[in-house]
Amino acid sequence: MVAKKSKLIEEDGCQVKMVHLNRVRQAREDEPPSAELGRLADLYKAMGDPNRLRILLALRGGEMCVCDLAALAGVSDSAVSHALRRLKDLALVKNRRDGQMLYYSLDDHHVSQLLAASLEHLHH
Amino acid sequence: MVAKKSKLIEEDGCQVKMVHLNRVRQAREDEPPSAELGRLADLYKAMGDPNRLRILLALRGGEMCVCDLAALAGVSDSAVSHALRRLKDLALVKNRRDGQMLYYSLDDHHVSQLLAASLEHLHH
DNA sequence: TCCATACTTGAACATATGTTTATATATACC
DNA sequence: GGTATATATAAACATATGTTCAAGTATGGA
Repeated sequence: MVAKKSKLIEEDGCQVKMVHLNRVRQAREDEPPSAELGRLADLYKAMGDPNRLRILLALRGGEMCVCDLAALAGVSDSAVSHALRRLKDLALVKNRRDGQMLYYSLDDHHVSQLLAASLEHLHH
Repeated sequence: MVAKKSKLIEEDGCQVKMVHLNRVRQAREDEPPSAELGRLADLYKAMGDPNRLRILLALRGGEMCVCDLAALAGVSDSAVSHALRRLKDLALVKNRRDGQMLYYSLDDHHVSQLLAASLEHLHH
């Protein structure tokens, strides 16, 4: 790094303070498209709720029905159903009907791999 | 899966509806300790904000100072500073002072690996 | 010592979020 | 058909969250 003083740069009609112009340019180029960044943020946000995360972790061991997940998490069926809908919208889980019950499971292997990677990170 | 009818089980003084008792038991055994689950949720929650995520992704390319990150994300220095503090508390980033400026960078390799794994997940 | 720069911090405020409650749907069984 | 079970959904509410604004700290230079 060389620059020592910030410069005011004209951007989108307003002045922006910036020190390392080239570094910022590079970061902008390397940045994923904004839609992708948004989807990634949504993914993390969904996993950032303890109950939803508990559900995902539990499903690593195989499919479970709604009321079992409710019993596991210690919350109402309704709360779990809301959580599952969100996870399903993000393609983190899928379900299968058997009679009156819906069995939920992780949508694909990537999800459990992601969880495994994160748990490993926790253990430094 | 065999069970077809739910049973009311006494738990912690209240009745819980549950179908597959053994499956729930197994999920409970496999569950990480609650403190760890909480930390993991906090980690995801922190990464679930578009601006904080943008910062983390940008830092994959090397250290950056606060005002450059502000310019990149298009928010105020203050907002970035708040974001960075949170990321620092979670040991996702660290900083180094050089004169008046603080240069932030990813705390260790695990962080960029985690981001890489997630981006890969997005591309199915 | 005084001022400018780079960044941090705390309070305030508007928005987002998760859970509850009540109602609705879908399937099974009689 | 009628009732019970399993789950879904919508509105409402209380809490959590992120940004802004204003003031504070730290470093560097005149």
